[in-house]
Amino acid sequence: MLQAVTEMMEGEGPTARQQDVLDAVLRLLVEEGDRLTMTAVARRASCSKETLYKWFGDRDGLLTATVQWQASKVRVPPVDRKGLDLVSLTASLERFASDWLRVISSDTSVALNRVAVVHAGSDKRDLGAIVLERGRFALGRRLKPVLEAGREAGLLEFDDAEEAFRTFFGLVARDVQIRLLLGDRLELTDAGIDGDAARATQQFLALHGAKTGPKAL
Amino acid sequence: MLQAVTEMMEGEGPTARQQDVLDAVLRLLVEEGDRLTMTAVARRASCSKETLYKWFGDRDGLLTATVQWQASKVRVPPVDRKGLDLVSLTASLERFASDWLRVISSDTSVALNRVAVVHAGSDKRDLGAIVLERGRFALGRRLKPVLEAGREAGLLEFDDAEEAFRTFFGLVARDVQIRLLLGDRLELTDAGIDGDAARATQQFLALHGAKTGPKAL
DNA sequence: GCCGAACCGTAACGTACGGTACGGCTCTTG
DNA sequence: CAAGAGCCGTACCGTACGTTACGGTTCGGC
Repeated sequence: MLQAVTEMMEGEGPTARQQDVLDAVLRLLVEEGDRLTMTAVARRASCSKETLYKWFGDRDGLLTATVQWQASKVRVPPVDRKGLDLVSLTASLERFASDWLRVISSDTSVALNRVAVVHAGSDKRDLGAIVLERGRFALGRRLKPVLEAGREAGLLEFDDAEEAFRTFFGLVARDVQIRLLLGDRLELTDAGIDGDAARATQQFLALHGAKTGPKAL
Repeated sequence: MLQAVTEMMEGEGPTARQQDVLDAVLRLLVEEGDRLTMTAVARRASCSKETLYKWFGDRDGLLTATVQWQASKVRVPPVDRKGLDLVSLTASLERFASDWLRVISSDTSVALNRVAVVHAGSDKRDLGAIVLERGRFALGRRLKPVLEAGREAGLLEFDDAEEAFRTFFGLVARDVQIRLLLGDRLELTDAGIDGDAARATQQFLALHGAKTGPKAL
């Protein structure tokens, strides 16, 4: 088992065939939640259970690989910090907000967060840590430079970028994630998401926007 | 089974002995997460499995009764809407915020939310619905009259009380709940909670406080 | 064409756990 | 004190599922 786990742990990502398997797990996870069985995975992915164990070690390894696989799929366009004005800053923030809302309201994200939450409840805290790291914290790492650039440009005012980010996070996510995780039917239309993103951004600017206008102009 | 479930469903709450059992479940839930077994419950509560099934029907019934029992324990002092001024409104909001932060960061709440989340992932959506109803939505029902009273008194400005509440909710909770659910060690001291409550309240007032001062004075 | 490696499909194993049955103890009621 | 109800402790049953084992098939390299 141990030597099997390492087969995927280090080195490059999964092979094409392995990616197919992980995508099957993802789909099954959305349908079945965390009660998916290894047998069901093998059947859905048209592979043998022996192969699953050989590749991923055990059930936890399979789930971990799946979470990482999904996380690796979200590509992030870096934000250019040049020529920042209020318009482009607003656009960036709205973009972040709507992207984030779309992510956390997707079936895949909800399913993945569910298994990560239940996993975090047991001794195995891995999945929760990964989801947190690739979700909430990755977002913070991406957004904070934008906020700091906004401060540099005299558009924003705040002491602590982390705290400012958490405020933005709260204004964007509000009760959406917990409601979805708890099974609330929450229909988010594209228009609704864009509207929420705009509202959250305006609220954030109302709280942290510079009162004095741009510093250097 | 069906007739057994009804033994607790309707009528008054659980007996003293049953409350002891449910408290044992609560403690076990905090320690073990959702992998607690009926045998473990019986042992911890010093009762027989036969009794568990007689009282609660099945495992789900036991968990449901536990969630409801915990929910019934949070008593809510109603807020008086008389003589509302900015000071008392601020105090009320801070009170709500710190209470809520204390609730969602408690071991019990985290454990309960975890089982509700995993339950919401399966066909049984009951637990998730209950937690949502007794948590997020109950808070909204309690807070909205306060917000509306604040608007009546000319202290707050907003169009939709539900939207205003969700903003407040986001400012208070931010990333706390999802981080705790995903297993992040997040030490919240009493002082920190009070500080967060005050900050969230000030931010909310900055967004929705009346610009023109109290209406009638 | 032959060999070994990789993999598929399936059968088999072991175990953990939900749920049930039962013997014995205690306590109430008449 | 007798009878019965309620409950504890434990043994038991059935099943679902993680994990392993194995025979058969495909495929790349010699």
